[in-house]
Amino acid sequence: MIGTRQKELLKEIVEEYVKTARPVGSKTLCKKFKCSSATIRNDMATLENLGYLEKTHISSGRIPSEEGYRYYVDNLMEAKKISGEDMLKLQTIFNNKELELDDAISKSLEIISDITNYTSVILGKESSDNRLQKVEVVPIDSRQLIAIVITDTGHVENKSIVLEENIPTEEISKTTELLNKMLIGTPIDEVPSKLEFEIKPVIRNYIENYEVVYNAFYNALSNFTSERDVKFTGKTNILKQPEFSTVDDVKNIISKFESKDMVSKIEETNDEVKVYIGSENEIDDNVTVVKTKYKVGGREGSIAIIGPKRMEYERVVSMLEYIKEHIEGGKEDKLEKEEQ
Amino acid sequence: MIGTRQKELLKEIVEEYVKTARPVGSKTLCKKFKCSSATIRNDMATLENLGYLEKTHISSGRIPSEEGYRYYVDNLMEAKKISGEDMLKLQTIFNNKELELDDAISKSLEIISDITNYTSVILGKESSDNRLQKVEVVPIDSRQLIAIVITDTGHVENKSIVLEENIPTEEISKTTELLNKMLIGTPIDEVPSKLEFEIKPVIRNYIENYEVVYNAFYNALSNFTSERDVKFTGKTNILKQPEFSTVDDVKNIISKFESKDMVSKIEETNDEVKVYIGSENEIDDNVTVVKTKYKVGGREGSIAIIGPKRMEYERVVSMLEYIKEHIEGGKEDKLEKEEQ
DNA sequence: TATTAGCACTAAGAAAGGAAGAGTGCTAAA
DNA sequence: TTTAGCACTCTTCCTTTCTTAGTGCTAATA
Repeated sequence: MIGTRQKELLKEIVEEYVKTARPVGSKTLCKKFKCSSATIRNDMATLENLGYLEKTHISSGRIPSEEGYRYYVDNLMEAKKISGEDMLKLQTIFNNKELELDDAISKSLEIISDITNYTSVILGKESSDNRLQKVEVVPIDSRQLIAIVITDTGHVENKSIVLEENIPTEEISKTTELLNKMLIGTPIDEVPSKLEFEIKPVIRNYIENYEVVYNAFYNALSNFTSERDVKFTGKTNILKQPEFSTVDDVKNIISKFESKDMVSKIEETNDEVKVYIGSENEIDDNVTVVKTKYKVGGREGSIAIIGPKRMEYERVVSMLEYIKEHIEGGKEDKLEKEEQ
Repeated sequence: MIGTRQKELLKEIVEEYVKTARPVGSKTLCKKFKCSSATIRNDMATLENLGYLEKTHISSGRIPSEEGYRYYVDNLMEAKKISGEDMLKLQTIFNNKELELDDAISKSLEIISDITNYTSVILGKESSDNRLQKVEVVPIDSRQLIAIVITDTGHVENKSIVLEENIPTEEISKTTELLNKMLIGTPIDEVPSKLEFEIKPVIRNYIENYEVVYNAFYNALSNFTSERDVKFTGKTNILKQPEFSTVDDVKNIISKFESKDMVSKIEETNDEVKVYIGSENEIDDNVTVVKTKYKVGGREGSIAIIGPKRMEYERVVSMLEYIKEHIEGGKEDKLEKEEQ
């Protein structure tokens, strides 16, 4: 079992290492713990046996292992303890009620990236329970149409429709009218099934060449909402961290950032602020990812901060918690006010 | 003046250095020129005096200077000489008449990036002479509208409009109707002035609270087309080049790529394929940028290939020329066919 | 029993030296 | 104009040495 002083010691070592990026030696901690280096060394050895500390070589100081960081995050750090200075910076954003939600989120992540030198990512999309407000179809030429879909939160998306054969304009406008009649108010993720099971049977009776028309519209409307906004802030910040000191490290992490499945690895399903240290995340063993999900006012998505494992956990977690609370809480206040 | 053998020599040195990335020594070129290393050395010294060659240190072989590359590009390389293999790869794309223009361009740049290991960028936008086809306005709530603008080439853009005070629905739809009547067929870059000088005076007579409405619409419609598509292919490719062998080099070039004004530095105003070597380009002294402008079928923009100064100039220039010719020529053929 | 002093030991990192190799410039001869 | 020859220069790689910051272990101490 881990003793009280040992816990304190682990906490101190993590924080010291986070600050300096150098292995922590026993002497450094003497004053703090008012005991000799030998005592510290004994405790360090215990913590190493428990798997919380590592050495870079046989006679080096200690650095936290992945388990060490994990223990720190779970048991030692004081989350929710956002510093006054950090809070102040974020407050200026959330006090500005003019700001749109998306802008507020990106501005606050810009601040985090700026003051921490980590990389942050916002992954956003339309909430899947937003409802379809209007379908508009504009002809471009005899075979090409543009379908525009608008949701009740004001999100607009458009798709080009290519018809396999010429269809009279009236057929198109009849279909559009029908779609509007039957689809308005439908949550967008239910649109495909409603098309298939409710609209298709009806269209069949109204429209001459219904298969061509139906297929074209189905393709356009069912792939809606597949696109996601992704915004990186400070993509190169993480390169400033001393852990990326060799060319290969840098190339490696950059190519991970650029890779196609990066986006899917940012998504967070959990509702709290979660910390994924090293091998716990799918991006790279050398980084820590702090993520959370948000959902408010027709928008939902994930926010992630990516930094070295040697990360200022307390700071990042507490700032992310603060942001999450304020975008979800704060913006609901705002919506209520507007409704009055 | 530069003699014939010296030209040959410079050409050979550029090409050898491009291939190997190591300074070229006099011995290497003996067989090729059927003379002794001393002769080569004399000529090299001349070329160095003329500013076309450099040494990395006093007893090293020679590498081309920026002027050397420039001379090579202007006088020595055989452009238009695309290799059969490269041509074949590009042909498969341009023969595929199914492909949309944008896709054809990005596919061909993917190929270039793949086979050369350089980075390519496409900067595209709607042509400024495209014409407005339709304006649609959808209300979201009492104060918020979505304006959707469609051009004759099927490009759609939308902007949210926030009204400063409540405006009756009829006023909005009257305005929309008016806009459609007066703006259809207007080239999009003429929309702002037409709003100001033709629409504003008319609106004044029809609409109660015309200033609020006019301002809201003006903001929405005049900032249209400001957004540009940017697509990088192989952003990390250039890191594979041996010139980026130190961490600082890599970090430096990456941060240039990420910087905000990168996009503006890609734009090419010249109609030919142009080569910007080292300090000639604004991105970074250590890279060469090969750029060209294209304009076809409602789209226009620039294409750029970014690689080390030690670039396969002949290959890149000839491939880019081939692509430019084919997207502009080829797609016009296609358009004509479709019109028949 | 927990702490401490002392000491032998280890690895990293920086500095210095040396040898090999690739290439040059210059001189003088062909 | 070309070439052979030679002294010279730098880079690169390898080895050695020294310093330093740290360790583990043992034995003494509170």
